[in-house]
Amino acid sequence: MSMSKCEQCIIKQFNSLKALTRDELMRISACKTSKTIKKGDVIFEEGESLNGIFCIKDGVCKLTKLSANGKDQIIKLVEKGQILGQRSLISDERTNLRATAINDMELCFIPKSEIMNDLQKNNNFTMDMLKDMADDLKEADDIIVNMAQKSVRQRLAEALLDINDNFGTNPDGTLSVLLSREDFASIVGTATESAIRVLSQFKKEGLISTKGKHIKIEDIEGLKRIE
Amino acid sequence: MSMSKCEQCIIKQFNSLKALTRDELMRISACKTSKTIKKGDVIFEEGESLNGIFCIKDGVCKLTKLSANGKDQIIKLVEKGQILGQRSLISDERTNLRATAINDMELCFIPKSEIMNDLQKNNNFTMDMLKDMADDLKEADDIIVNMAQKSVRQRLAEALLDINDNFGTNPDGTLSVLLSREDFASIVGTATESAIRVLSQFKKEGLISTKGKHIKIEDIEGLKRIE
DNA sequence: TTTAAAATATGATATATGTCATGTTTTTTC
DNA sequence: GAAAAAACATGACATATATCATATTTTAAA
Repeated sequence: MSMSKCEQCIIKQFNSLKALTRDELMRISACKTSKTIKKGDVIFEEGESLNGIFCIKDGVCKLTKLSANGKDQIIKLVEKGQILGQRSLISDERTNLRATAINDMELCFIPKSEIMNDLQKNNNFTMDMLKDMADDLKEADDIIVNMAQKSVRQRLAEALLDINDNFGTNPDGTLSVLLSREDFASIVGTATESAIRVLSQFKKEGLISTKGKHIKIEDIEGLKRIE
Repeated sequence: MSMSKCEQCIIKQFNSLKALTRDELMRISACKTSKTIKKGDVIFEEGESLNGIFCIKDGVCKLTKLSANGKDQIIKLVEKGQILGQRSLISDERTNLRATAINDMELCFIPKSEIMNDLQKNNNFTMDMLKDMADDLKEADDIIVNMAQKSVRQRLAEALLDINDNFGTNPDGTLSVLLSREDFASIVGTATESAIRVLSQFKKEGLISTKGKHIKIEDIEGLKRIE
């Protein structure tokens, strides 16, 4: 149980919770629980019945879905400031995705009853949630088109650029989100060996450099030019 | 301009508009406009700025997105009872998809100001919209996984089953939504020739039969078994 | 009806990607 | 720091799908 208060938490600025009143935040603060998740740990399983939502205080996780052939597909990377589990809460369904920590994380868990109550009473909060969901849907549409129409090479180049844009880099210029080659394969929807091959190719072409699994983008324009 | 009244329209049962009060529906009825759209006509273009939403009174349309390589990707088929354009209205953005009539359609156009006003004031309406959006998002997640992990053959079999389930059949057993081979290719994200080849193969295997472009599913279980 | 245009069909071939095998490097564990 | 495990890398080959060419059939237009 954390001592920190939601109404003072900077994180809330970045998600729908910002639409809540001071009173509502204080009520949430009183019933929330904090938890630490280690890299690789599962936050919730696909098909699990969630009793609330998670607000990510620190760290990054991946949302994956198991396909019929047994491979995990990464649908989205979610980072500090964003919330998890809202879709299943709103639809009152079991989760359709699994959430797994990419690095060590700090989460706050807010019980369903509290969120549903706020959604019922605070229309600004509902509208904010709706806007976020609309954004997610638009993003999903883009992913569908990319999956359907672009080559693995193009998708991987875009994935690198996306991660660079959305999560930034370490002081040494390497991508701050550290993903395995298997993760990259799972983002672009290809075999791990294919992802490895394409990354090796990018390296040969001077578009990226690698030290171990750390990747540094060396030529942003070059990656953008891959069509 | 149509004489029919929203508050008496059966269509509203099937979408978020059912959450509106009688008063709200009467106000909408007073400012809505009806229009007829011919098969093949574009309802709105990708990147267009919409001034309201469309409620589909009759007919089916496709939502497509143009990919970098110049091919259209069908993201979703939308039918009688559903609404169009809500995503861009809520995000206050230009549309990210084009809507094209698959057959002759009847639409009601409801101005933005009216919808935004109702969203502001009627929380049930907002919640309903949110639930619909959450459902759409879940569906999109499934499509992403299918695109990434399944073969053209599997995706096409699923597309046929989906259309059968969601839109039903004519008295003679053929699928009631009449799509060109190019449309099928655009749904599963493949070349038109590939879609044609797979459909021919299904025909040889006795899974479907065709008369012209009319397709009849002959063996539902067989199609489901394609893995 | 005749003609033109569009859609469907199919073959031949090229290409991208998947799969399996195997070796090397990196990371983890004791 | 050594041993074990995991991740990465790359070759060889199989397979799915795209592309191009060219019929054939269906639909639309004159």
